[in-house]
Amino acid sequence: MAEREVDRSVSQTVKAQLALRDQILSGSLRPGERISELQAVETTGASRTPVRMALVRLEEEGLLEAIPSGGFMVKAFSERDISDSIELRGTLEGLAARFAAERGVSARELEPLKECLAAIDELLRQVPISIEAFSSYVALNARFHALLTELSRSPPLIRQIDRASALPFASPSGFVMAQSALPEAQQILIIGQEHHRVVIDAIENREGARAEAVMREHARLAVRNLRLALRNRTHLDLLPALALIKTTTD
Amino acid sequence: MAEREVDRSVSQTVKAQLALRDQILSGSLRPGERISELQAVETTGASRTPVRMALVRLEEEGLLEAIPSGGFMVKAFSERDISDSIELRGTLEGLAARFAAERGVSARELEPLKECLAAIDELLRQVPISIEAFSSYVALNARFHALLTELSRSPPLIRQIDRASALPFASPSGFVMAQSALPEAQQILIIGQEHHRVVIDAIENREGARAEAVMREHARLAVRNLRLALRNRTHLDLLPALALIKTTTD
DNA sequence: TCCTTCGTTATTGTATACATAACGCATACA
DNA sequence: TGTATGCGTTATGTATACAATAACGAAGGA
Repeated sequence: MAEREVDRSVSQTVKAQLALRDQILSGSLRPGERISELQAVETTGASRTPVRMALVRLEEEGLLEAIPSGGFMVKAFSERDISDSIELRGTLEGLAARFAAERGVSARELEPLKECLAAIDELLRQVPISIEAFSSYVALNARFHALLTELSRSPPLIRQIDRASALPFASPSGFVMAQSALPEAQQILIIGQEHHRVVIDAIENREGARAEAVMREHARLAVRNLRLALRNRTHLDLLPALALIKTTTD
Repeated sequence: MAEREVDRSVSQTVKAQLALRDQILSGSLRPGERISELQAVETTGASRTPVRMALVRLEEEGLLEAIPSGGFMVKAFSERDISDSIELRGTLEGLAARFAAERGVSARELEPLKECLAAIDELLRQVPISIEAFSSYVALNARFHALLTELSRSPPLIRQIDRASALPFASPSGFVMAQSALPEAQQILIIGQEHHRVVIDAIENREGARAEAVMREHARLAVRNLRLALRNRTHLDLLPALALIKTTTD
């Protein structure tokens, strides 16, 4: 069959996985909806085998749920699920910060973190922050969290944090974007930046408990703000992950 | 093709997954060794498609690692990886205990936990503990931890704890078995039981911080004892997961 | 003697055909 | 009219054929 257009730059499995994730997060596939393999084959352009592999991976990732009688459906999340996921990630990042502090980190390793910090400081100097600056902030914040996670030098922990961030609303970018809908967005970003500053200081001074505590507080702040943000959903259209939230909160 | 003997009671994918996990944990497949799909097909009796699905699931589970050029290899773990995994699980269970305490748990929900506690008390009354009693202990302890996790009523957290327990040495049963090699085994079990008692008390009295703290201490104790146990490996032959530990600690 | 290149082989990635189980609809009987 | 049973359709689970790529080895030239 030569009529199928094949992109050989990435594997069909990866292509299918990305395409399906996109469909889920964009809301083309609604929560609770069963995913038809045949339909997925048509929309992704891959054949059934890679599509099935992608479905298995997305299930492990937490975006899909296996149906006992066979097949997969898009998972639905309650507001509580979301806030728990954020707090969960905060707890893991707290452990990462503690590991970093207790195990010691060289000045050279801390350098990229400090650069991130300075770059964010620079952005926050504008009042009010522009849209472009905000999207830079989202990227820098994600980078800061990723670097911090790496500092733990614990592959099992890093792996688990990555898993916890797989759900888009639990990723650093996800909840930052949600919070941006709030009128107090700028102040929130400034407080978050203060947390970043404290965790670096704590790691530098080898204060494990303090490093851990501030990361957990960081997450708790995010949870509170997300709750507020979800109250006035009108501003949240930009958040693709919203498609996954159950309309009826339990 | 009717010559292949097929067991229709479970799906071929599940069968292959169980068979491969067995091979990994029993040490038939050594850490770092590449898993040949063809060989896996022969040993599991399933065909390539379900074998590949099983391999993907085992990778997500953390027992396998994808090789960039294709295929999978058995993952190898350092001693540090193992102790980190235990502490990680302790941290998550701490969060679960805190959620349970803060969100409130009815007396009826706490009942199974207390039954578990009483059953373990009964077992520990024998000095020294018999082999049969010990294996009962392993089962009861696993049940206690599972019930406690459930009490959090947080599906994302429960999911993550399950993931963290996938590695056999990080599961409740795994490290209890490791500790059993120590001469102080009985005392260790008694201290662990005290932790169980405290966490129930803390949840009952809605003391979230205390419930969390004791579960983390529970894990830290396990880490210390596992380190000791790994010193005299001669007694550890019973622990299948040992096959996954790198011989050269980094 | 070592490095490079080409060819062969083995193993993975992909596609599709076939088998089987589930779901829905229609019809018949109570 | 409602329920139950059976058949047909559809979708998933499984097996295998085919394609492509990476690894290994041999041979030739520098």
